[in-house]
Amino acid sequence: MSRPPTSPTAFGVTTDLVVFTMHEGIWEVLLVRRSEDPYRGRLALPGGFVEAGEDLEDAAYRELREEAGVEPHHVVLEQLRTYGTPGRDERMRVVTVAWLAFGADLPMPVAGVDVASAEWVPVDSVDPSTLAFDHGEILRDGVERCRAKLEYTNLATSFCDPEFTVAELRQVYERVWGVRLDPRNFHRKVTGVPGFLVESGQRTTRGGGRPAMIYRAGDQLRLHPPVMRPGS
Amino acid sequence: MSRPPTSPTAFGVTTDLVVFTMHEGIWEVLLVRRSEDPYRGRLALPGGFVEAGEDLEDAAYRELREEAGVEPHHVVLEQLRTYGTPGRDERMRVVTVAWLAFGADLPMPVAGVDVASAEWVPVDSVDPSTLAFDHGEILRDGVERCRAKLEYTNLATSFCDPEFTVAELRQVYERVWGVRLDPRNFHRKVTGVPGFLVESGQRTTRGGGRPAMIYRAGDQLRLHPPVMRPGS
DNA sequence: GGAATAGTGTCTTTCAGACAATATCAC
DNA sequence: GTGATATTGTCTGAAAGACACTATTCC
Repeated sequence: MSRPPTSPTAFGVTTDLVVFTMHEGIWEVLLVRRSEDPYRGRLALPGGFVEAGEDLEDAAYRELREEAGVEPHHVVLEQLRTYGTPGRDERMRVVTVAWLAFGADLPMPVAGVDVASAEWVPVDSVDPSTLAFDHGEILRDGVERCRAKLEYTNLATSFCDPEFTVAELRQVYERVWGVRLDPRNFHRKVTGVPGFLVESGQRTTRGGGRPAMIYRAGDQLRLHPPVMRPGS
Repeated sequence: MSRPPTSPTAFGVTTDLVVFTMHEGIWEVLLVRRSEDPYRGRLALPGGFVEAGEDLEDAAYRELREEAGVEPHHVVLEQLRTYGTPGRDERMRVVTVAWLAFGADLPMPVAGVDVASAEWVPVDSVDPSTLAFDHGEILRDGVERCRAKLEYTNLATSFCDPEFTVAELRQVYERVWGVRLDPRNFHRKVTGVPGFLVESGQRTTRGGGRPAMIYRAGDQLRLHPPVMRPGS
């Protein structure tokens, strides 16, 4: 076995997670309060170092479990982007692979070793510029990716329980995009995409109003035609 | 300054490039023939180790210049994805940040230190499973990203010279998607998106047929409505 | 004129958006 | 019944796709 052709620099590699959920109709992101320097006391994204022999995706799932108490089958995980500007971590040269995770009404997180507290924070109430490291930039990218993918994928169903109504699905779009959508057009739209929603045959039993049909996510991952965000 | 809370593993970090161009109407990708083990003699994506103190994007531009002879202002660069499965490089634990680069009729590359030869290869003629490392997977992801971004961004103009005709732009779509598009509908479509194309006032002087208006790319980065790929 | 390519007009269908009307529950 | 929510229907305008037609060049 030959040596690498150049003498490579040693990097630390971390995983940072932008974990989104929908809790009581509020779009929330998981943030941790750092208990160690640097940025002690500041809010940050959950994450940590990738271990030797560990796949990047596995590291993301491990951090999800350790710092957020979230099991893999509760979320959809997707790579966001990699951030590695020199100096982004003053301790050493660190490259971080950021991931997006989406889940329905995820549980309250528990404190971890590096983390004084972990909490769900409404996305709209976060000031990205106050986050540790470059996590504000990562969060902004994650928010934009999330909003964009609602348009042309079934991502919104990841924010819903396995069985959901069209109104619950619509609320995901409304809260993430920060808009109001016409319930009648939205209903016709999403039920009209073949394979996107599957009728369960059940109906809601709930106070006030006609009971709604309960659906499950279908096998259609991409939405054609897409659900368009108002304003282009 | 405190120590990192855990003892991080040391990683090598590399940059790999999926460089696309359009040469004489053929959609091509830049590949290099490896002159060193592992995978000596196999085709691979150009790339190399990120240096100490070097930003990830700067490393991509440096590799572009060193291995492809491409200057930064000739291409549009965009991060694709990061690949870091253990064992993907037998020499050491290596995480690679893959980038997409797009340019119009890029120059013939020159051989580099690790590279016996570099060459433009028609994308359709590449068998991804024959590439070194996991570069086949990276190429497949790059191809799909490129095809998808034609729909809703001005990416296609990156494959054209600064001044181009609608027919040249249409050819980019046709070759990358592998389809035929109706010239008349395509013309009406792209000239109808405000800010996408800017008339230069010039016309082509060329044998056969009515001269075509010459356009420049406008400042509109996103296409609304998108140019749809035939077949959903 | 004929061949070739550029560009416009017209028709049909699909779909988004506005909103009226109907359905089915709790009370 | 009233109030609330779900679901369907109807209309209008925008735009995609098919394709006839006109425009301007070279030969």
